[in-house]
Amino acid sequence: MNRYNAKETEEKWQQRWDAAGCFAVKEDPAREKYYVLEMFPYPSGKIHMGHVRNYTIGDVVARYKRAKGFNVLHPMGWDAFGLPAENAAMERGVHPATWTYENIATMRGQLKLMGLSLDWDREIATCHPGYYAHQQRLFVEMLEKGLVYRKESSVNWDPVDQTVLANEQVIDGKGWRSGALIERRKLSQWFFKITAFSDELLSALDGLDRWPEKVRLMQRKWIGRSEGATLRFRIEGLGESQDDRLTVFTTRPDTLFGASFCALAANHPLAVALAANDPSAAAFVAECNRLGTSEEAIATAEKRGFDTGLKARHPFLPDVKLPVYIANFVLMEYGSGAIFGCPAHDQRDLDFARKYGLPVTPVVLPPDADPATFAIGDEAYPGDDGTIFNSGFLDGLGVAEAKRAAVDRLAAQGDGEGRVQYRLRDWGISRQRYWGCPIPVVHCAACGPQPVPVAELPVALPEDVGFDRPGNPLAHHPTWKHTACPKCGAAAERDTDTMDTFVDSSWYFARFCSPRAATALDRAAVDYWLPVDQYIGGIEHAILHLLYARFFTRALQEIGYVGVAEPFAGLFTQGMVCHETYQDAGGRWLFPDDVEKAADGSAVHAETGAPVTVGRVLKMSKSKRNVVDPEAIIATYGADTARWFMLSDSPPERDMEWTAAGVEGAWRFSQRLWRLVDDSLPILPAPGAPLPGSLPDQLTAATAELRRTVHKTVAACGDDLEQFRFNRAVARIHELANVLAGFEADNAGARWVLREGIELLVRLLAPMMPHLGEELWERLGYSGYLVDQPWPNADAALASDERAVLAVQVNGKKRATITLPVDSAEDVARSAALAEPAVQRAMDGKAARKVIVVRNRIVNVVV
RNA sequence: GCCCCUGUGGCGGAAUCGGUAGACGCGACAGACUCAAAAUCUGUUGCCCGCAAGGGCGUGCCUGUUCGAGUCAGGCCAGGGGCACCA
Repeated sequence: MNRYNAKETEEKWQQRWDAAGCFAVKEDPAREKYYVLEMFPYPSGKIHMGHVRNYTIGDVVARYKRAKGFNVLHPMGWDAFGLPAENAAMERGVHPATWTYENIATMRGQLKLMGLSLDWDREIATCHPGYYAHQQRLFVEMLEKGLVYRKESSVNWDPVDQTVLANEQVIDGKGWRSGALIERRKLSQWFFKITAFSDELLSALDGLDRWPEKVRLMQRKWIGRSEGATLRFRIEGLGESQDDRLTVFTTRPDTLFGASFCALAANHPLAVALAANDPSAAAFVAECNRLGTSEEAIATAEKRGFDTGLKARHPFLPDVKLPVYIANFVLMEYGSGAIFGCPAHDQRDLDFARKYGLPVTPVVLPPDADPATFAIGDEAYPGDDGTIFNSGFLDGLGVAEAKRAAVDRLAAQGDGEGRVQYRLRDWGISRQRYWGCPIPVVHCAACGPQPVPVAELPVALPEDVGFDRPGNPLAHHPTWKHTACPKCGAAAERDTDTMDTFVDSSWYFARFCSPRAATALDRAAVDYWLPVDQYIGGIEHAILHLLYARFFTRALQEIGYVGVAEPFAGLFTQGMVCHETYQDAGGRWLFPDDVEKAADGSAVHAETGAPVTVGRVLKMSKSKRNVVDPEAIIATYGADTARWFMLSDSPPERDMEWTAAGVEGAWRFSQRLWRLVDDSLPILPAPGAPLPGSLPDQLTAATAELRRTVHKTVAACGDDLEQFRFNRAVARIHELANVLAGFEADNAGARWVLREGIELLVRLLAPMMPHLGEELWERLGYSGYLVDQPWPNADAALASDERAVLAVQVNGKKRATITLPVDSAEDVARSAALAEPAVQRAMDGKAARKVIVVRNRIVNVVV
């Protein structure tokens, strides 16, 4: 028997699509565009199943939209700068560029095996000077616009590797590579002014209605808008020359009468000044700085303070003087780095007040509480429901009114004003790394930091660098950093930092519109293609990448490069690919390939026969070895099978489990489809043959029924693909294939309808199993590409039912079903239902009190 | 601690508006073909009682709304995720 040879066939069609340039696109104002983009991969070495899922989903969308007549842009590139390349350089002595480009070559080859409908002519790699030169130009222009600035900030410094680490790279206060104790260090760094767009980035989320609510929520929280007030306390006890005003931010100006202390962050300027003259203050500040920045360290640290001896005058109560502490729980990065504490209405302040014996005065009376007896025990009352008391002119007001009244009074006194505070902080992009985009700035002793003139861009990475000593190779390079100041011509040094790689991925989607343009972006091209209509990737980028890209697009808009503020009109976040885990008796993780599973679920080592513990289903990861190599799967079963399994069963937004049985199932189905066409071919009419003149006469009930199923499936399948319900589309195609395979075409009309059904099935299949689709299309006698076939339209008249099956309930319990002509009148349904013996039995001789009829669905008899 | 999401057969999941729960697939079982196996095909497959006809139960748990609840409301429980001295 003939069998489908996936390997040969897939290769054949990939070559033909390539030769015909099927997926190369250009701007065409006459046609509606659709831009599909999957998050571009980091060239880590080989593609993994997560990539396969991501790019399968994207490819289905791209092919479907293409069939729907859109001018589809579907590009691919490489997020090619980053730390792993430098690690490879250190471990294996291979140059980061070599390592990266070799990986790109490997992975490009693997992606091509998947048969993705990509316009490969637009391929870009962020590590290529042809990309990062433009990024440097954008940096310079943003610098000129004031969207980039330089400031001192404290960073995680690894003293062994001599580099700055991201928060994620600090584990238990130690560097993830070196294991060295991380220090807080002040460094001058470049920052993107993302906070200039805080409000816009927040409010525009409301308009992103094709984004998952979850991602929008996470971004809202991350931006963290809170309304409150700044107020200024007069400080007593300071030296003559010092500013005697302490600015604090609060969201609860209504509780000001309950204030019992002020607290400063350890690195607040005032705290630093005090520490300079007071050894015990200095010791406390140093201790706070040593405290790790990890979440655990913060959560478990005891609230501690150092009494500075200073006093803050209460703005509303001239006689009240609040002690000023330096406290370990106040953050310099948020608000003004100083707070007032109201212990009765903030748990943290309460803990602090109890520890240091400070007064606790309730000022918000919860509803139903008695003002004479209400007291705070171990728990603060942080609620905003209640009435203000013990608060002078605020007494009797609700919390909201009291906030307003307090702010008004502060403003009138010149002691404060209403203020909106964001959690979002500016984006520090300086990295002490080699394998990144050099920051195009020259530091001159006389002129300060100067942008590199545009004509001199790119500032190219030197190739002759060594990785044999810790620290930044760019800083160690003998000559690279030495240059002349662009302004005064004196000897000066280049900035040896490179940009955070998130910068690279903040505008690549725009570069894809005109990947070879001499400028960063060709305005006509971006105006045509942007925004990305459908962006697809992992939820792990919900905040950083997606927020940075949104910021960057706004910045590009401001400097005139693009006409849109939002880069991604639609976002889809796919789930992870998981697999069972296996461990041997010694606890060592085993690859699925090394494990043989028995029917009862137990497993043994394939070679040794030693027992293997089958563990939980977890995200595929190298460390747990629960990985399956996509290339091996494609080599065995073909890309279509891998794609089909990826789309079956689990909805795309959910995590899925990769199983050998599942792949086998997908493989069997592809063979089944092939057989369906192969077996039917001898009896099918010629392609494009007209409907037999006598068709209506030959339409037996079974043929009409088949036709109905076919057209229903076409309609439903399109809906499913529109809504990313690929698993349902897969199920419907299964159903249709089952029906077609079981159909006895015993006359000319039936054979014509069978061909129609098979052809439509193949066209529905095309976005998901494109190679098999093309092969079947060719076998059905067509010479053009299936890829060029439009998406089929269902004939609504043919898809409509003639009869409806209604459930009949008695008191809500199903007792029978009745089949009626579709849209039968209520009384017809009622009498048919009441005539059912099972219904009669259930009614037990009682009369129907009420009969509810829902057209084409149900009859409920109430007795 | 706060916020969000998810709980449906042995498993992945389906059920558009509150209207026949379990589509489709996997697995399992039985049968056909075969010397045998693989492949393929056919049938069965939520649980319980029953030879059967039939009946009862059933969408994490408890209440409620409704003629009718997987779906809506309130209260719990479990799992997953995000944020977290944010003033």
